[in-house]
Amino acid sequence: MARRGRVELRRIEDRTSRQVRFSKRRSGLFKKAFELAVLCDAEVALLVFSPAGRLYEYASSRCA
Amino acid sequence: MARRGRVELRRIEDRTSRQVRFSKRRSGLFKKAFELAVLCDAEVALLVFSPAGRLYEYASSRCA
DNA sequence: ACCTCTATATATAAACA
DNA sequence: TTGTTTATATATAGAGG
Repeated sequence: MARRGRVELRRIEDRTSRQVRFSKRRSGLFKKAFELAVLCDAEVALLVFSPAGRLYEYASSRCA
Repeated sequence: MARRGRVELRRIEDRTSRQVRFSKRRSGLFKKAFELAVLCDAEVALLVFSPAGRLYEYASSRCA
């Protein structure tokens, strides 16, 4: 089977694979953003638009 | 020695450790943001303020 | 502040349920 | 599509330079 875990750094051509990758990596990215804010007392804002145009966002809030 | 690689999800009390952690995790986060944009054809904006108030930013740009 | 090392933890690609 | 599995890749904590 194909080697797992590794990826070339370029646009994923297959639409379905790209959508699946997007969902998984988006989750990971938001988690990392949250951890950076909490662990390091930083303020973080993250905006992501999917290729389909859907918006996902996160903002740490010290003042809320 | 203490166990490596693991971390509790709360503010790091030691100032120096927190700054070191911040630098490392900030690098990782920006890399992940870039990869998401490239691999998945997404638009990503990321803003981070360090505890010292310094700004770090990234924005993918499909239209630039 | 910034590097290297490396053990360990975490993320994740592909397959499949 | 949404989740699980599992092999592999990547991130990173802590120590040291």
